[in-house]
Amino acid sequence: MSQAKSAEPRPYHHGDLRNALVDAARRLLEAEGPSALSLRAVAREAGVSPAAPYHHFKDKAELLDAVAHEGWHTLNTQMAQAKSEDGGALTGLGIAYVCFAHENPALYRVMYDAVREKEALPEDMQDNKDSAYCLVRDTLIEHGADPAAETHLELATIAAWCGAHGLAEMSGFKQFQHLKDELGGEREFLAAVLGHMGLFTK
Amino acid sequence: MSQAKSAEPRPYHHGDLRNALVDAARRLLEAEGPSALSLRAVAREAGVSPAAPYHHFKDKAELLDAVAHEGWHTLNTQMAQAKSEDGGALTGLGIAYVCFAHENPALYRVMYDAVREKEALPEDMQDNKDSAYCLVRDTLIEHGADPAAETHLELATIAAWCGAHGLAEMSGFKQFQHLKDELGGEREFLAAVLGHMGLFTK
DNA sequence: TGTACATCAGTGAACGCGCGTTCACTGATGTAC
DNA sequence: TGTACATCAGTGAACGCGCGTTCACTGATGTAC
Repeated sequence: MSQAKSAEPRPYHHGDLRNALVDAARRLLEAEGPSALSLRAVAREAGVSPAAPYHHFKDKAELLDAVAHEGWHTLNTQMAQAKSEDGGALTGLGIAYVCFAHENPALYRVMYDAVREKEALPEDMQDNKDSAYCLVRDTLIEHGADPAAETHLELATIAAWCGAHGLAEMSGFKQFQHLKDELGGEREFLAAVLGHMGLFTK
Repeated sequence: MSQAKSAEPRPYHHGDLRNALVDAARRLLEAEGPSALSLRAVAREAGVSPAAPYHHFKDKAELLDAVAHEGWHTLNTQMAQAKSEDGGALTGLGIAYVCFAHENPALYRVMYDAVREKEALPEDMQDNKDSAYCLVRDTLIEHGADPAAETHLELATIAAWCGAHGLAEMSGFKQFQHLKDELGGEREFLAAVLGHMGLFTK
């Protein structure tokens, strides 16, 4: 959580402070939660004065945007990987989505806080071929959806996304523990809930 | 947003400050958003000194809990009403849920912030016969689910809740506007997305 | 019915805190000649 | 190759702010006799 300061005494010019700040923010986020993510704390974690970030970000919001952006990028990557490892079933993608949220709970919140504020999906979700959104849409097509029925396809993709997001936010609830026990594990529970959404059953 | 202070000059003892504080919090919340919801601001809005709330709540968290609690109660009420007005289709309940979230966005966030922190559904959701949760479960039974298959029933209820929550958080996104136009309105869009979740189709 | 007194529910001033941001500055780097 | 100078990317101190909470207090209320 705190920087190795005694080691190499870091030259006056950092070299890559922008990225170092985003990394520091992520470290802080997972160690202390979203409420600990102040500009000053990030600078502190990166071992730099509170004014230094202003040479790389207009203000705090711009730093948070950069953190969120990296989060979406990581999510895209992880889901693409899940797809390739898993034979490409939609349920596998849903589980990968939920797992990302569980492994990076604070980051996931920052990502959605940004999204909620803008009232929009992150930048290029619908255009970028490699985005999680397009991955889901493509998967629906592979499993039989008509690629020409654009409205239908978009609605289905949204439905899947909504279900996965809801599950990501709720699957950790205490009240559901007995179901995980009964079904034999976390993944089985997730698959079962997704299964009940219809959409996800192959 | 601010209190009528010049009118009746309020007696020294308020009489029902606890409720007045919760109301003030809700007013503030919808007027200024969740980030404006400080203990001091709530006291200010209620026309009372910053120390006064401490006679009614242990600390800020306890006040927020009370606000969230009222939110869940309102949600329960509104969904029960939707059920009685609507013939009781599951889709109608889903839409009512989303509408509540849209009409009270800041309150909805406070409700979920509390829930996330506790990692649990609100207090009596699963036990209280009149809760939204039980309403959804009962509706599933009415539409053919086997009341004896408890696990199945619970999974389906969770799935429905996840879908509705996801939709509540996302249906306002700019990117979906064209779908609302195309389908003829907000409600039609919501119904269509819910429909794609399988579960909700009657 | 009147009075003494305990309790309740307010006040307002103060505490220490961490925050986002700005400022004048300075050390390091890169470029033109 | 050396030097003058502009630019870049840091520093550290300071700003004003609103926050949650505590404190000694006081006005109002209710109860026992």
